[in-house]
Amino acid sequence: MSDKNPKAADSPPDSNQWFHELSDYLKLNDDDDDQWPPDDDNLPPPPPHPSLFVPNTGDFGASGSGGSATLLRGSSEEISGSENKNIIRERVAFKTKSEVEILDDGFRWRKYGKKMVKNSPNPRNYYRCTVDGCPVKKRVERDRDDPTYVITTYEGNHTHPASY
DNA sequence: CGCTTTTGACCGGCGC
DNA sequence: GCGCCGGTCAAAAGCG
Repeated sequence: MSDKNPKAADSPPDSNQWFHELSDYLKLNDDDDDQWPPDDDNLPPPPPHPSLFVPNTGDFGASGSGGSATLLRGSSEEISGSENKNIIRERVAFKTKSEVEILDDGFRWRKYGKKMVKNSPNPRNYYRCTVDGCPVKKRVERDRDDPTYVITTYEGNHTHPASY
């Protein structure tokens, strides 16, 4: 490929740290989408709603979304800005088989940015919950090896019930 | 009318 | 010190 890779695979293994590059994580487990590494340190919190990935509005039917969501990894990172305030940001990465990245998980999202990642020929979309008080952010990116797969990364907890 | 979306530019952090 | 990347915000336009 023409694109040069200034960054060879030399990234030090972050055992407990969330993978800085999502692609890195995918590369380590690109062959298994049904199984995840032993998360004995932290169990992935309740995922959004795998079943919500399908049923619903006719919009979905036309998209032909598969409906199979695979949890890549769940990590609870505690950001201690103050000694008293411990903000736990839950990160949940999902690999969903879908042709469109606009999967409706039951919440409303407003796209606030699009960026091209060097590790992927596809752009990365940044979504944020439109609900007031919902610091939840969603990152959507297409798989580099499987364009038919969409990587959805949720960050934060919804503080309000789903819109639907 | 309201809301959403799109692009660009900007900033910070980190690495070497 | 400089470069690079990622991430976010802003403004504007279009659409329902």
